[in-house]
Order: sequence, then C-alpha cells, then structure tokens
Amino acid sequence: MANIKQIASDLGVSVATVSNALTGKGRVSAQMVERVKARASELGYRPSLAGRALRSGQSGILGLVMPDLTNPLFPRIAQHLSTVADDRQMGILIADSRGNPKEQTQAINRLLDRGVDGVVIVPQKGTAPGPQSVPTVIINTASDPDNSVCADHAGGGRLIGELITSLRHHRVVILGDDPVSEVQRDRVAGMRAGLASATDVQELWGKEGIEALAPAIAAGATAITTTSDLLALRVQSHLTRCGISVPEDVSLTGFDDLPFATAMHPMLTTVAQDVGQIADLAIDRLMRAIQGQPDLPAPATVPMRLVTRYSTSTLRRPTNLETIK
Amino acid sequence: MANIKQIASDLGVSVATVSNALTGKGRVSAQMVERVKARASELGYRPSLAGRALRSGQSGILGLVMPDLTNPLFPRIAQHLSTVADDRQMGILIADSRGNPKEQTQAINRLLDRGVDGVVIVPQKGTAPGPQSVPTVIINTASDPDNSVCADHAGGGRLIGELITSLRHHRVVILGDDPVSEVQRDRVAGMRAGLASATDVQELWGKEGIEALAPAIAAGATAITTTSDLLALRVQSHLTRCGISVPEDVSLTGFDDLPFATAMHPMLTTVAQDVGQIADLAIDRLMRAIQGQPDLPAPATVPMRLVTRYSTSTLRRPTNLETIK
DNA sequence: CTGTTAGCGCCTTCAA
DNA sequence: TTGAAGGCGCTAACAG
Repeated sequence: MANIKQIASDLGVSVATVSNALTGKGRVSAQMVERVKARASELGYRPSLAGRALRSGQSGILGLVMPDLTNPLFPRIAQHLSTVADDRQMGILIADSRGNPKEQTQAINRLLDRGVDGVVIVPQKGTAPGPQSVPTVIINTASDPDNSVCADHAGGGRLIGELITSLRHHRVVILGDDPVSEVQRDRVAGMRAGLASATDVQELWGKEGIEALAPAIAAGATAITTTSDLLALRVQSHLTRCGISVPEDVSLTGFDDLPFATAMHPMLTTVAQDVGQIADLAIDRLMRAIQGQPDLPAPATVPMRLVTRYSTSTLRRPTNLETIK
Repeated sequence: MANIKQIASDLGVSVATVSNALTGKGRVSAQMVERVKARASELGYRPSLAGRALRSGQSGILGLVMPDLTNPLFPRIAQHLSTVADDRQMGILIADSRGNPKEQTQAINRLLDRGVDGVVIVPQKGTAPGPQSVPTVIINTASDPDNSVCADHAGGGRLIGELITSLRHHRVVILGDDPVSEVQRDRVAGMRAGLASATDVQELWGKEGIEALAPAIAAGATAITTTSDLLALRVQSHLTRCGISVPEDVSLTGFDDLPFATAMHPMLTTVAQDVGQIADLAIDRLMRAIQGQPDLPAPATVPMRLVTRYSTSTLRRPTNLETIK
C-alpha cells in the first residue's frame, strides 16, 4: 500500500509537504498541492488510519452498545447511526450486551479497549451504565437522568391516549410487556395522561396480561393499547383465537411502527420514532463532546408521530355489551 | 492512559521485556512476568490497539457489509458475528449499502479505507461484489459461485415442499417476493424439488402474486408456500380479508423464522437458518484467510431446520371444493 | 513556502 | 534472560 513517504520520494519533496498538501493545512503552494494530489491518486494512496490514530490519539471510531442486537429497533438505529457517522468520516463498531447488565459493562469495555473515540449506549432496561472514560451518549427515555437523546415515549403514549379518547372509548386496557423497562413505563404513563380523566383504565403486564384480555373485554373494555408492535401482534392473534375481532370489537394499538405493522390485518395503528433525527442528535452531541466543545446541548427529546391505520375505530357498540363471553 | 514505557520505567526494566512478558512471547523469567502483569493491572494498562495496528499492519477489525441494515436477518447475523468475533478478539465495523449496488461498493471501500483485516459481505440481491483487496467471505446462497458460507436455501425449500406433500396437498402456490433474488429463486427451486412430482404447482411473485391468491384457492389450491415470513404475514392478512382461514382452508408457510412468527395466529410453520453456525464458519474461514492459511475450506452450506407450527395442516377438504368465493 | 526532526505505542530484530 | 535500537505511517513543531 502506497504511503506518504512513497509519494514524497516520487516527487522529490519531503513527507511533511505531502502531509500538508493532502490535509489542506495550507503552507503549501497551490501547484504543489496539485502535484501531490495527482500522484496520490495515481498511486491509489489511502492514508493509514492506524498511523493517524497513533499520532492523533483518536481512532475515528464510535462504539454502539445495544442491549440486545436482536432488539427490533437495532437495525434502524444502526442504519441511521452509520449513515450519519459516515458523513463525519467516522466508523461504527458494534457491541452486543446480550441482555444482561454485566455483559453490558464488558461490551463497553471491549469498545474502550479498541480505542473508540466515543460511545452510543442504548441501555438494558432497568440499568444505568455509569459515566465512561470517553464521551458518551445515552439513548433511553426522558425520565432517565443520564439520558442524552431519546424519542418522546411519554408523548407517544399521550398521542395514543388522545386518539383512543377521541374515538370515544371509555374503558381501555393498557398492556405492557415488562414493567422493569423505563421506556415502557413512560409509554404507559403517557397513555394515561392522554386518556380523558373519566376513562376507566386497567393496566396489565406480560403474558398474564394477555390472558386477562378476553375477560376484560367481556367486562366492557373496548380498546387495548400496547407498548410494542410485537405485543400488539400477539394480542391480535390471541383475540382472533377468542373470536374477538379488531377493530370491530376492540381497538388495538402498537408502538414503534416495525416493518410488519403494515403486513398485519388490519394494519396496525401505532406510533413511530424518528430514528433518523435521534441518530443525528446523538452523533452531533457525541462529536461535540469528542471535540471538547463545552456547551453540550441539553438532553433532547424527539417527538413521536402517530400513525393511524386500521386497527382502531370509533366506538360503535354499547360499552357494556355482553355478547362476547 | 498507561503505556508500556510507563510500566517499564516503574519496574526499572526495558520496554522490550514488558512487551515480551505481556504477550507471552517467552524469553522472560516467570517471576518477571508476574511483576510486569501485576504492575500492568495496577495501572489499568490496556495495550494500544493503534500502536499495535501500526506495527503489525493489522487492525483487528472486520467489516460487515449488509445489503440493507433493515434486512430482518441483519440483527441475528450481526449478533452472532459479533459474538464469534469477540472470541477472537476482533471488532466488527458495520457498513450499510442502502439497497443499491453502487453504495455497496462504496460501503466496502469505506471499510477498506479503515483498514479492516477482512470483510463479510451479504450481497445485494442480484449483485456479485468482485474480489477484494482483503480476505472476504460472502454469505449468499449456494448457487452463487462466489459464495463462501450460506444456509441451504434450496434444502430449506425442499423441507417445506416435503412437508406439504406429506400433508397430502396436491395443488400448491409458491409465492416469492422478488425473482431478482438468487436466494429466493433457490428457495423456490427447493420447494419444487420437495413437492411430489404429480403436484400442481403455480408460481407467483410480488404484490400481484398476493392478489392472485384468492382466485388460485378458489380454483383448488390448498397450500401456499412463501419465501419469507413477512410475506407469509402479508398473505395471512390478505386471506383474512378474503374470509379464507389458515390452516383450515389453506396451509401457509414462511421462511427464516423471524421473531414475529410465533406471535402470529396460527403460529407460522417456517424454516430456520442456523445463523450461529453460519457466523461461526464465516469468521473461521475469514480468519484463516487473514492468517494466510492456504487451505481454505470449501464453500459450506448449513442445513436449515423445519419448524412445524400451526399454519399447516393435513388436507381435509376435497381438492376442488368450491365453497369459498 | 518547504525541509528536518521527533515521537505517538508497540513489537521485533540483534546484541549483551 | 534482558536491553538497546529501529521503524510501522503520520503530523506538529521548529528551522531554513
């Protein structure tokens, strides 16, 4: 691989001049810059990141730590992060923390060992990775005091709540997957806030929650709002099995707008994160911190967007219908 | 950050000794090794990968190029690759080729610029990234001549075909998403091979294919085999809309066993890739190539596994029933 | 405007 | 068994 010394000797100049010409650090005549660049491209010269890293103390690499790479949001976050990072000539190294807090710490350490310049962490639910030795951005939820950037989970919940209320539902079930998750708790809190105060709300969690759905509906619930699309699909399936149909008998909502949401029938009403903007803000903040800029922006909260599809409908039947067993 | 020189001077020995002690290159007394290691951990010493990379010409980083990071398989591949790579002290840098072949080349180049020691490529459908300047592993499908490791897509298709035949279906629709994809074509070919030769097979593709489903069923088809779980979910939804139920009226199969397959109702019969083994083989092959071992293993094909759930059933109704529609 | 020099952290000769 | 020295590719400080 061609190196800077090669170019220098080919042109009969010093390596410093080549370096300056290439990095545009001025101090070199325009025509010399031309010659150097010409020769460089002839040789297919690529600066050695290793050399530069050693010299500058910066690797040009950012680490991404996810609670679980199979997290349905990982692909989108990774994609956007990688795009945004590319624009800044940064690379993204991934690390999986495999669902447990201890591995999370190890994952972070592996990244640090590799000399990443900064880290983006999407924490395990219920954990708070302490301060790190490199600039760090945490993508979690607004109620996490360490959070740097996040979707407005509570706001998203509120959108759902308001929609349900506007559809005239007065008895609703909020279904979460795991109350340990701060994100989910915030979503639930948001839903409550969005629902009219007179609404009869029942909060259910996990597998038992799903089992309790049919009885709840029999008892008069007309809407189910869940904290994730996957959960919504599960509910849908369960209801089908019970002979309850969406949205005729109950309205159903998801969260996150995963790819399969539009493949469902009825297509799922849900709420979408603007992952692109989150990635943008995250990298921006991270880069500022890396460059030592003192005025870090306050933790940002990116609004979620309601995606109204066909799994929700206006309440048509009387609240205390009892035809469904 | 503590460096090797630091340890050396603390202990009054030379850097060479420290280096040897730490890397276990022998030539150092056992007790000196002890002292060095002790001091190193006291100082929280971490070898500088940059220094090592510069010296050795190897970055210790592997690149992962995916056709589209939102590809539903990406999470699992990334996770396994990252686990396996970790075991070998390698990092994984991701690059997104955003669905188009030109970006794919650029993505690869960005990785090369970063000095990755090798690349894992999951090619865009219909493309064949040429040979690279670093060791490369291609995860595609057996019929791609450049392929290094892959799931046995045709074999998976055959499993599905055989299952359908064993369930006594004689008129089946094979539904694909995009015939440009070699993977999908291989899956379809496998399905054909697995079905009894007397089977009446209709091959459909894409959105129009889905539209053509109800007529096909009305005309007597009793099973639909698709080339992806997402497609299967779409089909499911479409059939529901048409008042056709799975598996009573038609059997339905997916491909890949994505997370939502078990959230569907009925739970989807599908075929799963052993992504872990694929990742294993891929990294193994890549590392061998990087270490200059001449005897690269032949392209490996990892068997797929049939996951029989509840979306398929024995043919019960007469083939030419016409109660539907 | 350009050249010389030094050194980032590490490892690998070669010499003691 | 250990030490000294050089150099991987690059950039920054200082000379010319």
